[in-house]
Amino acid sequence: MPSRVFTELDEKKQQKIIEASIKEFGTYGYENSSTNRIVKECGISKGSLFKYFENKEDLYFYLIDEVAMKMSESMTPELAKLPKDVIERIIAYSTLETTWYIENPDMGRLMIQMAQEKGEIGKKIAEHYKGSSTDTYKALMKDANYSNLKNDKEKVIDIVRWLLQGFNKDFFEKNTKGRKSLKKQKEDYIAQLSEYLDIMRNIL
Amino acid sequence: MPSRVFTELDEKKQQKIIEASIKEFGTYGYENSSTNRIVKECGISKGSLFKYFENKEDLYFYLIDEVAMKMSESMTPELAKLPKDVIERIIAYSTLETTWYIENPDMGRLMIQMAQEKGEIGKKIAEHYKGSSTDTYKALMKDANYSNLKNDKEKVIDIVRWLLQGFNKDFFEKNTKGRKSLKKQKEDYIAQLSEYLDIMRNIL
DNA sequence: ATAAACGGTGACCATATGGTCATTAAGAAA
DNA sequence: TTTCTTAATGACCATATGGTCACCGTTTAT
Repeated sequence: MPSRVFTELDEKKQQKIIEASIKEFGTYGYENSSTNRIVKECGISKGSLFKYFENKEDLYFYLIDEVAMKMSESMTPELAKLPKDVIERIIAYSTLETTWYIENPDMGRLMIQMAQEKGEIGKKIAEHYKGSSTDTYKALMKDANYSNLKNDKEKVIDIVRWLLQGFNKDFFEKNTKGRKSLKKQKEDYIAQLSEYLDIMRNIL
Repeated sequence: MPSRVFTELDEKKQQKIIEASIKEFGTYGYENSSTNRIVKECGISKGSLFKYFENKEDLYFYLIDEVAMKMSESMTPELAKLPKDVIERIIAYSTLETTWYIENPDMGRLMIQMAQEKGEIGKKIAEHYKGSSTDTYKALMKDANYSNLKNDKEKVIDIVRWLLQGFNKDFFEKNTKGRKSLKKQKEDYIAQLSEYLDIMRNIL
């Protein structure tokens, strides 16, 4: 365990460390991120960082837990308002998630990077999230209404999932350069996505 | 330039080096691949490797060019047989590509890893492929017939593209463990994919 | 005033990286 | 056999990594 408790530090300091770390991991991914760069960026010593956190991995999981919590805090109140129909529910949930990424770019990048991690850390992330994020999603989908589906349930859901994944990927790639306001970005996202969704809704 | 010409080496030796390098880059990606591990694996000295290739990057691009060429060699004869209808053409081309990956797992992994490279090397790859792979694809799509499309051309194409991407990703994730024969894998791939495609074809 | 406890530090460690180059070994030419 | 040419080698380089720990200034207790 860490020899010093991170959460008892001065809040400004905590924030500086968290911010710098999120940017580092969000930019370079887990393996290529450097603890040296992190301490340089947030102005603390190497020794301190490793008194607050056991090791790089410990810091990483603290961060993603922190981000997941903040995300959950802002999304939970919205969950009740989601439509019941499976497809619409998945779409609305994904939109909620993505607009949160747009509004919180640094944390969003971290989450996107996280989802793409491979190798040892990728397995550990999957393991770590077995009992939290996935459960939220499963709970959400249990309340869904599947009756409107003509075709094979899972397959249509897969197709919509892939549509959302692909659209998001392309959208973020196009959107990295442009320096539009957050509101404009969100509007663009919803407008462009719904054009695709309108086409998809014709199958159902 | 390299001080010794790689292609003039004993062919067995060339093959050993290429094989080891493809496995390394395909497993770890560009940044996390190690030239030390490569030379250890293929049994040559560090000095030799860097006489055959200017640097790590030079080796990497030699490999992907080599793989792209082999792929092109085996796919080109099939291109003429592709259906004319845009959607069916994209599907058939993608299937061709993916079944080649299944038949050539190591090279396939390299290509998949390559497509996911980010950062500096990601940009260089994009730059490198501006004039080759993309051109093949564009040439292919110019001969396509777009008349059967009811909805907005590009959007439907995007949806199909994303379907293929998503299906491939999920398929390869599920398929990494199982040790089925290549023929069985190909059959499975085509069978499972066509179930999704049948659903999609209903929109058109 | 003195001692003890605490917290932060950065030089330092072992290890690994991509890359170099003087040395060696082998073959060809004399 | 002796010289010259060539190719392969691995010790070595500068740099970077994640991680440690003896040290020291500051605060608190005595």
